[in-house]
Amino acid sequence: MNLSTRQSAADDSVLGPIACRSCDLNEVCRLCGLMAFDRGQGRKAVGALRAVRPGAPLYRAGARADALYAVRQGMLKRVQVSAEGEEHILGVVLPGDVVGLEAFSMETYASDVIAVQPAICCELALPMLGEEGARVRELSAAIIRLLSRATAPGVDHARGPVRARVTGLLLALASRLERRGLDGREFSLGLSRREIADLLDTRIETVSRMMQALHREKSIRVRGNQVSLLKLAAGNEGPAQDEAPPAT
Amino acid sequence: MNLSTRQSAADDSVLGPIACRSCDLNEVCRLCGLMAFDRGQGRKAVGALRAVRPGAPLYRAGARADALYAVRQGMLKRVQVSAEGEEHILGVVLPGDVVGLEAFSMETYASDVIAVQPAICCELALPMLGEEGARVRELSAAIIRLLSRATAPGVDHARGPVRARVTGLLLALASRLERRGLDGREFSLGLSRREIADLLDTRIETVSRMMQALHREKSIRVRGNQVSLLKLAAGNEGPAQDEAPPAT
DNA sequence: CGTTAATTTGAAAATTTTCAACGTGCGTGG
DNA sequence: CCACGCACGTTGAAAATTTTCAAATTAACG
Repeated sequence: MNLSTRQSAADDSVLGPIACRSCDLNEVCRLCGLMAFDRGQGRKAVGALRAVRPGAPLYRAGARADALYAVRQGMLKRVQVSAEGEEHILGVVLPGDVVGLEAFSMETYASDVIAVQPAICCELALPMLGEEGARVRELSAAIIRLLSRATAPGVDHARGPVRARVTGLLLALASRLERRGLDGREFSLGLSRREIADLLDTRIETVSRMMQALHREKSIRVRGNQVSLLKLAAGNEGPAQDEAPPAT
Repeated sequence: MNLSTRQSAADDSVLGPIACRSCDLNEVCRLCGLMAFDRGQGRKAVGALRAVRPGAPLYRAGARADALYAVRQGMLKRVQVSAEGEEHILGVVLPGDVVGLEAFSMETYASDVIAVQPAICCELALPMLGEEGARVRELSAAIIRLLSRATAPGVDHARGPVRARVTGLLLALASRLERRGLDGREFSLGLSRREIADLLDTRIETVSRMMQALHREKSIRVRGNQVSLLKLAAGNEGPAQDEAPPAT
């Protein structure tokens, strides 16, 4: 089966695949002599491709951390499982994102990364990076740039009233998708209501109500996990509307 | 005046100085041939020392980013000024912390860093790092480790009811101070109520009330900006108290 | 000292959580 | 094939928390 198969137009359409060109790992990959998919979809020597099916982990917290992963297709979630067994969603991982950056400083991964859509990830083994680093002078610098960019505070940080946090999440996802050349106007949330609530530090019922409210006022369209952004903007004032202007 | 002057026992006692040994930048410094303060307080070739007085910036967002800074003494805040002129507190910078990591990937700094206590910072010029990097093989690896650690999500992320966010902040500060060999049981908040409220995504009045509540129930002691942690623990249940248990 | 900024406090309004119930979709087993 | 159980999402209404608005105190500073 062809990796570059176009996504179906159906509801469960999977994100990507994206072009290597728009991947955070691109520069590092190039310097390692790993290039793929860009011209004529002719694949050369890519590290390794990992297909991860929904619900399955790309890796788990505590597992030996010896590789980075760049997401080429699909969607995953980063999950922190606390000592008491409660799981917290740390964020969503989209095509072009790189996970496993802690591998450079820790023996083991710090969180689970689990697919929420069929995902395909490029694996970059650390030992290989080490070898190449000894050869290619520029490689260290590229890795340093990658990490330096990753230290920037994520846009996901929930702030303000729940309504703003929900719209903020949706707009952040849309923005991230478009940055990768994907469609940010319509996509699947991937996360369940429970997980969204956790991510936004609120309750499942509140998320549900807020999404329904946005739906009712036609800012978004919600059908299950699929959302379309209709007239959603950052400063969306919101619920100030007299729905029924009844002349008597 | 002697840099290793001990802090006075007064209210405004300044944090640190800490030992180079417990600084995040230590490994990088050593590989650059910069060592100071550790044995016999004999200072060798340190990059440069920057003294920053309260209210003054170590650097500003938009300024040319050509140096890292490690905090040796005092306390600073990272401040993001939005396009609309509203300022948001991103976090507190304590002795041993390193700021300016975005310098590796951006032309200019991404946020202001402003002292809230008299601070002394070690400056590490990027050009110098570049030169040394060409010589010392291990240096790149050390920088990569530094950055990789910095990608770990900060403990500061406010979650749950305000009470938990306040105690979480206090405990996080205490924990970070102790990690550096400083006193985590009593310290100055550095930030104003307004800034704390901003950091915790709540209102100034709510922060005030919560701190007073914690004070009243003797979990902490608050005197202005100085706080002492008395019996504050992570799972501090809190306000569930029937003040009057009448035995009728 | 007088004045201004920062913090605290009170009380009503608004938001969010909690508790409960209901509906739907889906897989299992009768 | 259909009933059942179950996870998930939605909805309603009361309780709790948080915000807002106002005012009183306190701290800071020239």
